Amino acid sequence: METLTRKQRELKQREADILALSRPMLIEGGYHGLNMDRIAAELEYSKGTIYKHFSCKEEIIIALAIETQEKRSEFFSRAAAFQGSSRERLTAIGVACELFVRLFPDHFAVEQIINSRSIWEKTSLDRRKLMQVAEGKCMHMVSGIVRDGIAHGDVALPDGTTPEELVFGLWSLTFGAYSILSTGESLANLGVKDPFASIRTNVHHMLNGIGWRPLSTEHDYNAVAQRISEEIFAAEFQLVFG
Amino acid sequence: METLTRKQRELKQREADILALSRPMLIEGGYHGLNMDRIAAELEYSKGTIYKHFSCKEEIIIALAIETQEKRSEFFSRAAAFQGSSRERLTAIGVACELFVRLFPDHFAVEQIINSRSIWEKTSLDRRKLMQVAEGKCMHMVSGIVRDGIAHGDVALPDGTTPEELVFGLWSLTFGAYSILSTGESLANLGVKDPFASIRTNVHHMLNGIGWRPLSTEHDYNAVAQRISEEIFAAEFQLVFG
DNA sequence: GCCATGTTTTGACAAGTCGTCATTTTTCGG
DNA sequence: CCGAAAAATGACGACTTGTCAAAACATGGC
Repeated sequence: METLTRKQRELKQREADILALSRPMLIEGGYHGLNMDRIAAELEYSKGTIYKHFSCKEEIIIALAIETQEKRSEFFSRAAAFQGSSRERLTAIGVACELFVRLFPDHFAVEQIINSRSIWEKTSLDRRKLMQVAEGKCMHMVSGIVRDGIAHGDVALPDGTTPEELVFGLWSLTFGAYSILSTGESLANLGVKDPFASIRTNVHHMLNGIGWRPLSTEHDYNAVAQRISEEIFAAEFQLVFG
Repeated sequence: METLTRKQRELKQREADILALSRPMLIEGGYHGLNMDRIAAELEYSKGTIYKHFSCKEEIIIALAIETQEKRSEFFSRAAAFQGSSRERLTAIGVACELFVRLFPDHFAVEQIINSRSIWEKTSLDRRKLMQVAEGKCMHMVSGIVRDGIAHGDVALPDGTTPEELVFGLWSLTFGAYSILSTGESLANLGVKDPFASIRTNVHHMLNGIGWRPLSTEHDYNAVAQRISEEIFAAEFQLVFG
């Protein structure tokens, strides 16, 4: 029993080592920066051993993406627990999102890489399932807040609109913005001096447009966001803005 | 003169041939599907000749992306010329966008591929400039409509907000949505049955939120979109929905 | 301590790709 | 038809990925 567990722990540890080494490699040089020979050399294992853990490069990448999604889940779950109105709790999710990309730009970069058909297609079904579960967890936390808001009478969706469709909009807006942001050096030249502020503003437009009370014109969500940062993400906030 | 022009035309033609062959290769197998040896073999030129035109794979990719952006520009410029209120003209841009991705999913796929740091970085400054110019052209057409709307009193931006920041929001929302859409098979399971309709709705929420008159609750923009499809994009509309 | 058996690790190898560049072929004015 | 300049060629070096037969190692019975 004890020996078996030890062996398994060793395997687990090695897997973690591989991933820990892989992440900076992948960030640094994209798909090509991730080099199986180099991983083997630097960890002083043979290539065959690395391939015992991950049957191809893509499997390492999706494993990294799953780690990322889990870390994000953790942020989201802390945010969703914020005590406040439904829209304040959604604001908390927004804070979590922004803090997450600012604190771990690497994690977001991995998400963009896995978001490519030709890479995604080479991953195993097992890990794809894991990934979808992790993604669903985030989505459900947010749509849960939307449902709470509806139940509480803070917001009413137009006929035939599901909470998920609204969440899809928020998700698209933030994901798209971060994507553009992470590659487009040209945004500043084009007249967007503070992209993160822009994103927040645009999210508020969207929520105001759907009539989620209290509107951002009736309530100071900036102050709320400040409080959320201090109360829930104190340490992380320090790291980014300290 | 005549001979020089003929030679140049031949070069131009060959370049076009390379790109035409490259596009499906790139779409089919992503970055790896694009194979310089195969391009040379299929066009019956030597590899060296291919490399005379494009100094590396990434240069082919960005050239394809520039073609894409120019095609989109063309769609946008037709849309922007629609006769109607400022928000109706913006609706026309939305129609152009949607039609564009539905008609040419390949083009959008190329945009996603070039939107990766490790590929972008290997491209030449010359082509990067071209790309940014083409991107700027689209952006300016849209921000022009926003300015028209402001001048006409249809919409007022909050203090300190530039038209570009609003356009950034619209761009993020649509780009993000199409990105998620193009890789996530899971959207349907998550409760978003008609993603394109969702995108349109979410855009309207955003514009309503900023108070762009007439609001989508006061005016039937679906009917307008229908008219735009028929008047401006008749042929394209036929192809997608016929 | 020692052998037999099953498991893990190893690294040489096959297959494939990119980008180069010395050599060959083509072009074209005189 | 010649000879110089321009263009095209493809063998080559350097590097990757993923495989697999062989070697090293662990384990348990005696």
